[in-house]
Amino acid sequence: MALRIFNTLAGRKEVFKPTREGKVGLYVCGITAYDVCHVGHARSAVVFDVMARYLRYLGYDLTFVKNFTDVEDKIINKAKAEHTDIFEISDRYIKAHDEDMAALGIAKPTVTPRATEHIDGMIELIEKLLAKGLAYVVDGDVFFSVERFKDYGKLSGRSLEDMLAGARVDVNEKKQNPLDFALWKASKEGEPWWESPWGHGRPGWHIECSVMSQKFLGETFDIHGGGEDLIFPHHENEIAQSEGATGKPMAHYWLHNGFVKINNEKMSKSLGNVCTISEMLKNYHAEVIRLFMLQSHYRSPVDFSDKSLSEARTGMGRFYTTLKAMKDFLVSCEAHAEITADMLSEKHRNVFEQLEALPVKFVEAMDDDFNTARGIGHIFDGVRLINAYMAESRCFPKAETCFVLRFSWKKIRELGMVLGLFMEDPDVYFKQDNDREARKRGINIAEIEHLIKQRREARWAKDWGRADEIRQRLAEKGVVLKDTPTETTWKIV
RNA sequence: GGCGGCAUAGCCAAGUGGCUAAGGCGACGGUCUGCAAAACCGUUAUUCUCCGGUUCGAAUCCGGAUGCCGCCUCCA
Repeated sequence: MALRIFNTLAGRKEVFKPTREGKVGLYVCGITAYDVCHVGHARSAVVFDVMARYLRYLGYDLTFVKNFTDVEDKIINKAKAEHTDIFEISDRYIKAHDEDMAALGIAKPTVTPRATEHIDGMIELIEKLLAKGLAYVVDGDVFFSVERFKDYGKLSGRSLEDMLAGARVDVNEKKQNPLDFALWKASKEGEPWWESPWGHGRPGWHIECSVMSQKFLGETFDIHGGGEDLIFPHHENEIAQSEGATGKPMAHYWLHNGFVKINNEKMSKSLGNVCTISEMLKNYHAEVIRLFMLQSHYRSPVDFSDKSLSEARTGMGRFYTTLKAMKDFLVSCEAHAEITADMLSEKHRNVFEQLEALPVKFVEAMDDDFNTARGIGHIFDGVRLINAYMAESRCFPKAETCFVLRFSWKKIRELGMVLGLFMEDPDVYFKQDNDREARKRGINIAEIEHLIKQRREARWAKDWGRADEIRQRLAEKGVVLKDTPTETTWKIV
C-alpha cells in the first residue's frame, strides 16, 4: 500500500508520489506574529508535525519549511499602539510561539524563515510578474491581475464570476478588478518600509510564501499545508503568484486541517473564547492535547471542552498505566538471559507476532490520508493485548516474557514517536499529572499523604472500618487509592 | 447571494459498495481484592438524520428534504 492523501486541489484522495525519489518538500503557512498562539494554531502544528514525523518514519528525506509573517497590518498597528517597531512585536510573539511549540512536543521544522528576510526575493518575483503582464503598478502599489491568470480559482473551486457575485470585497478604485490583490503596498506615513522600484513600500500578505517556498523547496515542491481558512484567498493567491511567474505547478498536494471549536462554538476574539496554548498546557499535559486532536481526523472539526479533554486524559492514563506496568515488569528482567524470537514457545510467539504486526496496521491506517484516529485505535488494541499478557504471566517473569515485553515496549514507543506520544517516563507522567490535577482542584498533596499514612496504620491494625473511612474521604475529593503489596499509591480521577 | 463540508451507540470517533459497523470515554455484570483501584473477560448501534432511487448487495453511490458548520473580510 502507498500513502494516499486528500488533495484540496483535486478534491479527493490521491496516491502520493514525490517529485524527487525519496525526498519530500513540505511547506506550511505559519503564524502572523502579532499575538500569542491559541489552540487553533496548536492543532495545525500538531497535525503537520505528525505528517512530518510520519513522512520521515516512511524513510523520506524531508525538508519542512514553516514561515513566520513578521510584517503585516496587525503587527504594524500593535507596534504603533506600543510606540515601538514591528521587530520588537514580531520577535516577542515568535519567541512565545517557539516556546509553545516546544511545550507541545512539536519537532522543529527544517527551516523557519521570516518574511522580512526575503524582501529582495519578493521584489524580484513581483518584477517577473510585471514583466509577464500579470501585475500592474498604481501609485506605488502593485496589484496582481486575477483576470490575466487563467487558473485563478482552481484551488478553492470557484470562478471569478462566482466570487464577484458575492461582492463582499472592499472597494478600491485603484484595482482594475475588485479581486485583484496587493503584491506590494506603498507605505503610509509612520509605517515600516523597504526600497523598491515602485518607491518605499512593504510586501502584500501572500507574496512571502511564494518566495520562501521557491527559495527553500524549489519552483515545484510536494506538499503545501495550512488551516482550511487559508484555501481562499491566501493559497489561491500564492498559486497565482508562483505559477504565474514560473509557468509550473507550485505544489502537487494541498492539505488543509479542520478548525477547532470551543464548547461547540467557533473560537474567535469577538466571542471572547480564544484559548491560548499556554493556558491549555496549565490544565492538560501536552500529550493529552495531542491525543485529543489525533483521535479525530485532521480534516474534521474538533470541539475543545473540559469534558473532551478530560476524556483524552483518561485515555492517556490508560496508555501510561500499561507503560508503567511494563516498565516495572522489565525491572525484574535484568536477571534473565537474552533470547531470540525463534526460541519462543507458541503462547509467547503469538503475542510477539501480534505486536510485530502492529506497525503494519498502523502504517496501513496512516497511509490512508494520515488516519491517526484509526492508528491510535490499533495501539489501544495492542495495549489490551499486552495487559492481558502481563496479567497472565505476572507472577512468572521468564526470559520469554521479558523478551516479548521488551519488544512490545519498543513497538509502542516506535509508534508513539510518530505521533509524538508516550515520550514521558511513566512515573514522571503520573507525578506531573497528579501535581497538575491537585493544583487545578485545590487539593493539598501533603494532606493526602498524611491521610494515607494514617490509613496504613489502620490497615496494619486490620482496622478496616477506619481504612475504608479514609478511602471514602479521599474518594470524595476525587483521590483514588491503589494498594500494592508494598505501598499505597494515589491518583486523581 | 456564491462555494464547500458534516449528520454513525449515552457521549467522542473510525469506517466511503459485499465477510462480525474500529477504537476511546461512560454504564452494567463477572474475575481479582480485607474492601477498593488497575487490569482482564462479557454486555452496551440488526443499524448508520429522514424520504426516494441505482444495484444481486449501500452507512458507503445518485436525487431530494431537514438540521448543523465553515469559507467568500484578518484568521490555523
